Amino acid sequence: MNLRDLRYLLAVLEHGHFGRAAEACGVSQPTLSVQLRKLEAELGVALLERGARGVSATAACRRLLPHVQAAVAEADAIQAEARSLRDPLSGPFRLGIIPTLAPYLLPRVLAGLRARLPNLEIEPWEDLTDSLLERLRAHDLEACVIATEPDQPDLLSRQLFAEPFLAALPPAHPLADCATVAESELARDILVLAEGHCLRDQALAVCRTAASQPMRAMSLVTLMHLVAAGYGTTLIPALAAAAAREMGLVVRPLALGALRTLRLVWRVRSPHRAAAEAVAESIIALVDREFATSR
Amino acid sequence: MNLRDLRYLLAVLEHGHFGRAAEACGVSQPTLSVQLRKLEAELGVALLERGARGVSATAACRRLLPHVQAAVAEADAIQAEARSLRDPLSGPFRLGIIPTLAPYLLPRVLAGLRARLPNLEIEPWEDLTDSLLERLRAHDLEACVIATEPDQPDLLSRQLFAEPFLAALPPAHPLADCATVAESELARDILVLAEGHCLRDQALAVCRTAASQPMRAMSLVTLMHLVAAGYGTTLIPALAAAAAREMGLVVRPLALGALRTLRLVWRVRSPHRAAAEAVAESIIALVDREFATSR
DNA sequence: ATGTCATCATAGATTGGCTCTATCGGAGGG
DNA sequence: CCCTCCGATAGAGCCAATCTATGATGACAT
Repeated sequence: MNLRDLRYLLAVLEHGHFGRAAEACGVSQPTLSVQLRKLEAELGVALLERGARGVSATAACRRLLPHVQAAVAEADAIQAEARSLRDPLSGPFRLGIIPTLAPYLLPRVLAGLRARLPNLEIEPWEDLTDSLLERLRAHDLEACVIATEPDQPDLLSRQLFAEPFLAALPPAHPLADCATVAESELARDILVLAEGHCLRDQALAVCRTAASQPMRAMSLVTLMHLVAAGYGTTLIPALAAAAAREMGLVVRPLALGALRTLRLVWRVRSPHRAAAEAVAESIIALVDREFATSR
Repeated sequence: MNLRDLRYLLAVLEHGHFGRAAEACGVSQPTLSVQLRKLEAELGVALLERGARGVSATAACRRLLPHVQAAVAEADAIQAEARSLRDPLSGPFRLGIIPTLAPYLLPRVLAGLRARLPNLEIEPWEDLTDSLLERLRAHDLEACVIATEPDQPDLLSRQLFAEPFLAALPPAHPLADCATVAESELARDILVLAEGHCLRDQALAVCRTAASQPMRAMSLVTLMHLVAAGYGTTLIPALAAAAAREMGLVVRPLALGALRTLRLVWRVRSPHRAAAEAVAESIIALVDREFATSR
């Protein structure tokens, strides 16, 4: 069976006339005669009642008609949808982002991304680095933003910006009065995120210490609440500084100015690389220059 | 655009592999390569991401997929409907049956069904009620026999026969000497099937008790073996009585005579409704009247 | 009645595209 | 670094859709 023949059938039913239907289809009248006879033979059912004065549908044809129309309509829908997807910078784009970045980066860039890439439907997906890379390789994400450098050869990445780490302290903390905080001082009572967060490893590396606290904070917000409640100090990425200050924390630069580098990662042969690169460029352009050293 | 190419696309997506998809379609691998490249060119959209280890759908493809599936499904519906218009009582007929009924009902009726409906190619499919109904609605089955009443408005059903429940006991059991077994007595050490079997729920309801045993019996045969080995008693449907006796069990009627009602279920607008009704009539006529109260 | 018109069916030639076999090229894995 | 797997490409062959030209049939009018 062929979509073309189904269209022929619909045309003949619509016009009630082989000749005019053929004209509407842009083919000759014998073509319709032959093809529709073949269709009837293939289905084993008479579809058309050929009268001397025009053509009408048989009862069987009326029974099939809804499916015929639906099939043709779906085919048309495929073409219509494809037309709107033809632009490489359009269509759904599932973007993974690590949890220590997502809530602070997305509000700053989402509106701008929509403005710059109006046909790209960005669907953010928040998860830990390993899960993101797994999903990326399983084609469940088109790209993701992470703070480490993926060394898999099937992935490409583009540096977005560098984000300094800052010390977050309770106001009453002795270090709160210093203009900058020494990493070794911060290490004394630092609280870090649960395993799996790259920020955990990076914070411990910056402070050259190991985790000791018994708690298991799954989000930066939790961690900052703990600090605000006086349970210790922590190290936050710069984009989270505003949120930390709003929670009453004191935020100070680190003495040695450690930072993390955010990258956009995608599959090396992804058909969405053009969109990924456009997303990367847009994010670079949109992120506040206050702290960010782009590229 | 061509329905055939859409089927090729679905096959490649399903198998994730051009070679195997080609085999499934009955064509050569280059055919799929060429045709799908053409389809992509025609739509102006990359549909497949060809990796070294298999093929997957692009985001655009995922967007188009529902329409592709719908178009192919409608084409199949046309053929199915045409076939049923040609001869409603012919063609493949996938018949789902619950596991507590299939091995006892099928031997009694299959030959008779073939004799009464020689052009209907009945393909039995055994599964739990929920899976059967799911498959029925997904057009993977034409009808199914279950022991509960489906309340979905897109399904129709026809009562087949009522099947009494019977107590199955080890010969040495105290209740084995009674002419009838009281449900409350049976409840004391009743063994029931695993979750998902409607017979499990019905047995527990009949005995007004809750399951307590640690074992997880996936078939009536297993259950009867356990009873034969003296682990307890159980409740079986009447058609399984002969099998139970052959395993050395004692079978007794229940005091209150509980029973289950078997029904044939099909989709309300199925092109196979005539065949389904003929199957129902035939089963009713064929089932042994010994215990069955046919409508 | 019979010619005429309208309409669909048929015949034979042509063309285009689908499919095949054979082979290439590239990417991973050992 | 070689080997294997898998998709892409090339070129030939064949089938089917289409065209033009013509036939067949029934309605209608004179």
